[in-house]
Amino acid sequence: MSSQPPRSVAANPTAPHGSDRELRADARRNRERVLRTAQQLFATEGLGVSLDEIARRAGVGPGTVHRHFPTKEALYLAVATDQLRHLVAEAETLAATGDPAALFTLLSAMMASGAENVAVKSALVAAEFDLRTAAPDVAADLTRHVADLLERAHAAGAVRPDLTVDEVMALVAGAFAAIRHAGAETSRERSGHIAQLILDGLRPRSR
Amino acid sequence: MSSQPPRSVAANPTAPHGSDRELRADARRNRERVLRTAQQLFATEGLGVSLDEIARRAGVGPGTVHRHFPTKEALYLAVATDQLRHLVAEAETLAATGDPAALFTLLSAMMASGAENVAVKSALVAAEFDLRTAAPDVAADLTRHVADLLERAHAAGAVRPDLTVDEVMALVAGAFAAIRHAGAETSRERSGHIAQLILDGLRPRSR
Amino acid sequence: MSSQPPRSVAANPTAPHGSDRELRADARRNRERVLRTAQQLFATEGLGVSLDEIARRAGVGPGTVHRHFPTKEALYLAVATDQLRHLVAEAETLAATGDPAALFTLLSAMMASGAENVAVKSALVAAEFDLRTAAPDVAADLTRHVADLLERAHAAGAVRPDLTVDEVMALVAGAFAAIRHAGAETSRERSGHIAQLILDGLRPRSR
Amino acid sequence: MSSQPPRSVAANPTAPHGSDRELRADARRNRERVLRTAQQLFATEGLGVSLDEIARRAGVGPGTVHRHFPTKEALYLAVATDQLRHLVAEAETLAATGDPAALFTLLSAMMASGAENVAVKSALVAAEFDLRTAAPDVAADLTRHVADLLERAHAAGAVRPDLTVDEVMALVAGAFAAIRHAGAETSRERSGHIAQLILDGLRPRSR
DNA sequence: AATGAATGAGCCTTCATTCAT
DNA sequence: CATGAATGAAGGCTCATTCAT
Repeated sequence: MSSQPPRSVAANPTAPHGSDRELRADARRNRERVLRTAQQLFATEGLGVSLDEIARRAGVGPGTVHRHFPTKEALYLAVATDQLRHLVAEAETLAATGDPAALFTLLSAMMASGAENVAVKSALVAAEFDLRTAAPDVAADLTRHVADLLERAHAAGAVRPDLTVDEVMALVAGAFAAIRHAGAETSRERSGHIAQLILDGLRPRSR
Repeated sequence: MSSQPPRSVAANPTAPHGSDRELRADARRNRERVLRTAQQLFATEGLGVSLDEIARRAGVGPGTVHRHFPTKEALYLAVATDQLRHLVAEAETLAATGDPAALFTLLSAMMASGAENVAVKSALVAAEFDLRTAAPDVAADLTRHVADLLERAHAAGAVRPDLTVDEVMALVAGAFAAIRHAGAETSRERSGHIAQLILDGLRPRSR
Repeated sequence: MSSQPPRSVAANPTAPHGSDRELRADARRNRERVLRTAQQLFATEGLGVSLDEIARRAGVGPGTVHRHFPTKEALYLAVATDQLRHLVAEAETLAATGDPAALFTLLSAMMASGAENVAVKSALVAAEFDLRTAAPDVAADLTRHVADLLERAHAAGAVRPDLTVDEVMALVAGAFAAIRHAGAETSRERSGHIAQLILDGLRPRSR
Repeated sequence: MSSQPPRSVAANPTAPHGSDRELRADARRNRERVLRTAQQLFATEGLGVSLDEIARRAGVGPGTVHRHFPTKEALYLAVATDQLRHLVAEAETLAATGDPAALFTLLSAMMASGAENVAVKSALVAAEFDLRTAAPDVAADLTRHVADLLERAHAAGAVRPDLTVDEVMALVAGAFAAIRHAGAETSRERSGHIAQLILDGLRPRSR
């Protein structure tokens, strides 16, 4: 109703004067801060962390968390979809290249991102729960892109003929778990190796 | 091996004096009942189930649960190690055969058991947390057996030369996650296929 | 409709300088709007409604509510006294008529207004709490007027000789409760009957 | 339902040995304590009191309150129905006398009890909310008894011919409010007078 | 040894109030 | 002066754990 952006009296709201742009950006900043903190804590401590803890670590009051994410699930969801969106973006870029091996590139990226960026890890681990039902659009987007790439790879004979999208997605989840299991302290190199082992399983049984 | 003197294989576990009274016996029975119930509930509902719920479903009072498992973590641990012990036993059997492909047989069994027996699933998912630190003996037992089999497989050229025990263990965890991700309703066949994909990645790159 | 276009009715209500700017006028309007909204919500939802809800429904920000009514109790008080003032006005009018039955007319009006105007209902129900201590002047005004009318009625023998002002006031409150108890959906006619029953109790025991 | 007195294995549960009866009566005692405390606090402070406060004043932990009354509403309901039951009992007794004026006796008793026993006051004030929908049986019981007495009074010409049960009930609620409005400190005598005023309104308009 | 009532810390959430813009 | 974000103190409720019976 009266919720329109202020658009107060005078000029453009995005650049009031030359230097400071602290408009209502403080809200945005807090939201971001909470999101990031939650990402980290979910990743390192599991979904069990209390919202109060998140608030404390983010340097805001519990109420602020609530304003932005009215429910714990909402926060968790926001974290997860945020992560997924990055992957979707990457998938889109790769799809544009037309490379038949793009599937592997994407999967590598996904696994690697999962290995390095703990947040993605947690996001997808959590995803087992209900991401597909809770944020169907984003999840479906990702699946669709992977499906495209898989089809292309199939056409080029770059993957085993028996290999479905669902399996690919499942294996990505598996890769996360495997990498995670290997230990948080695992070097990038070792993580890469594990990913490689899984990816190799997707290749056509040579001869 | 583990904690209590379980009064293992040999003699009769339940006959203190001639006419076996229900004295220690029902205690044992209760413990077993709680353990089994916990296994199921952990598997189907996650680690979030309350001890009261477990007690209720097991048909005992909350206090009884506590007598046997003084802490929730203790219960969870008992469930997990119980599962692991089965795998260790299987590993021992397989090791005795001397088959170079025994590694694959074991891994298949592990993954399959994870796929079918929800309890194992949860046990090992949970294992990501701290099983290796909490019950180092059993976990180490299993790892050692796998290491043996891996070595033998290496010697026979049945696996990629670059493949460490830790990676194998990680991949098992990954397989669980992948199978789980594919959905609880997934058919045994599909689960098997996913496991196959992962196992294939362990084979030597042909030629 | 909503927020901005103040530019009140016709002339200048406060006219500081010649050309009346939109300065005090919209503040007045906002205050009024909040007051009215609060009246309604208190009546329909009870005193439990949150200030944010009131603000939202009034089309203003929470801060605005606070500027006008620094405390929730202040708002509630404002609502209540506002209602009372109407009754006081009516009492004054009636007092001027000199009619010995004016007391009954006033009481009927009070009860009827309570029955129809949910806002008054809530105001006086709430009044049980602390209106007499919180806004003593207005409450005292009303009481004084009622006392006058009562005295006149006594003189004319129109009411039981034993009947004090406090009792009359209490019975009005009782009538509200009774009518309310009978149900919000109660017809005006039935409400009137209940009021009648109570008023009849005030008449002298006929012979 | 399962609310029968324990009636455990052996003998009478109320007097195990001569003196102390501390059986599992501690639960019963706690329940009672909470109920009584809630009654008092609801009456004096309103329904707004926090469960923690009630627990504290009852000398138990918050969890204990919850065990007995899983919800705040459940507690409030228990308090209210408890009060109503007393009135129902009294109504039954009076109905047995066959006195045509029994209606007045009962109403007097109800109003008086409301005046003295703050708990009843609060119970019936609260009753405006949803007692009739929340505990329909008890409320209906009371209404039925009142209806019986009213019918009898009608037959005897002891009340105005136009007077329905609903009105009677509404007026009782009104009487509570009136008495309460007159002030908590009001003497029994004055309370009685107010009740009398209302009751007199129910009598047939003489001639 | 089992029971189940009691405990109490902690969780998620709400909301009156304050404050930067 | 209005706005709406932030605050932070409760509130109701849960549950692992302890303790009297």
